[in-house]
Amino acid sequence: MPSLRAQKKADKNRRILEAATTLFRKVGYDSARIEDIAEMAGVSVGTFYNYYKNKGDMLMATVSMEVEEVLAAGDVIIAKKHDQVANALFELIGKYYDHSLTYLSKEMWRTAMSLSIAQPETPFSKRYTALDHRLSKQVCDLFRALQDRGIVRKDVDCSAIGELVFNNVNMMFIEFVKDEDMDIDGLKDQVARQNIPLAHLVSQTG
Amino acid sequence: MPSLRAQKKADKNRRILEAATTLFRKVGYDSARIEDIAEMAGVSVGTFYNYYKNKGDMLMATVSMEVEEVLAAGDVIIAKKHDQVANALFELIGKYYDHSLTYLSKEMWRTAMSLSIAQPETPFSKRYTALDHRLSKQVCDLFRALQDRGIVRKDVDCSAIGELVFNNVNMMFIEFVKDEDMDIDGLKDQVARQNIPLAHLVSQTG
DNA sequence: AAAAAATATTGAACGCGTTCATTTTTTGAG
DNA sequence: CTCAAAAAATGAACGCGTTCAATATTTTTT
Repeated sequence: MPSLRAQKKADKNRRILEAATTLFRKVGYDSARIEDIAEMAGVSVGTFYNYYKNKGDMLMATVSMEVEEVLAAGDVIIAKKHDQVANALFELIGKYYDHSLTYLSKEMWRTAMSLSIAQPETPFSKRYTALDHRLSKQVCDLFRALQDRGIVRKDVDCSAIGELVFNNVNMMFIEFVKDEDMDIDGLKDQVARQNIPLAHLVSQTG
Repeated sequence: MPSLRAQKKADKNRRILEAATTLFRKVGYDSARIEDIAEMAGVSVGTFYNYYKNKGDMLMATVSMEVEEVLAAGDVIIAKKHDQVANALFELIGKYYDHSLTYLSKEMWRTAMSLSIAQPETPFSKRYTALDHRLSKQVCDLFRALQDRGIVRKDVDCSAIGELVFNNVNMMFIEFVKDEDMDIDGLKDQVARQNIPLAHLVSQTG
């Protein structure tokens, strides 16, 4: 049985998260003041800080949800029986990119990335970095799966190539969120262009 | 003949820049307050803002100097007659990394990168991004030079591979500055591991 | 050389994220 | 039901980057 205290806590937590994400999307992260979030949630500023360590922490809940979902979708893609490296790779990368704006705006992504670089010792940054590493590992896993099925050359170091590809995917995503004019199709086209030669080189009997 | 006004201006500009870089290195970027920088430079806070748009702008002078020097050194490396892709590539990348801490600390790099992502419409970010693109282009140029000399396979898209490699180099550098315990040799080792298979794949008669 | 115009300096004030001493609410023991 | 201890809520105050109206200095004009 949840105590009165626990009930109120859960309720406030939900109200604060809801108010924050609503405001972030409506007026942007920077313009959403803690005072406004607190007011919309019906609590005081101090209470906000009782529930969240700081403003940036509010983002991590969303980023985390986003990446967890895309990781699950990625596992499904890896399990498919692709017969070409390029097809498999672009399906995985495409899923990453297509999903990226489901919960987060470009500005929210920029803020999250910016925070994770600026203050690497914070829990925020550590969680963000951990998610990045799981994504990187997933790309490696794709190459390994393709290698096991004889699609990728046996002599290819899947970790090396996977990390290389993921870091490029990630860097291009940074460029994407930095440029409000760039759309996801443009992003995919560029990344495809960069990876086609690589896909060709690592393909069996390529 | 410099007027009295121009003299004073140049002098103050120098004193502010000197005070800022000294303090950034001594106490770190975040802990160096504008008030302190202004005091050390013998001007008021308002005057600081007369010379520099904001705190972040102080970094760009340093970042710019750093990257310009490394670009020049890179051109010299490209002009060399390497006979192996891996050697040439690692010499260029190694130069980037070795030079990186000459003027900037890891914290300063983190701040610069963080700012360039968080506020992409600012002059700061635009300058930073432009420098990044010149570095990326230089890596492409290396592959092209090697291709012209018959070291890299003729059918390789040098822009694609160059961008892929540079984006990985850049992403790994972000990991490096995020981790105070990581040293440049560790960084080089990881990047070498990631790129060796690629170097092998693109090599003529590889 | 004095007055007017142009330019530069100044520091108090502002905005906003964050902190913390105080007050209020909830809990469980007697 | 009472009350003391624990937990939670509060909002005024703080720190620091940034702005701006007022003041001071330099240059130009007459």
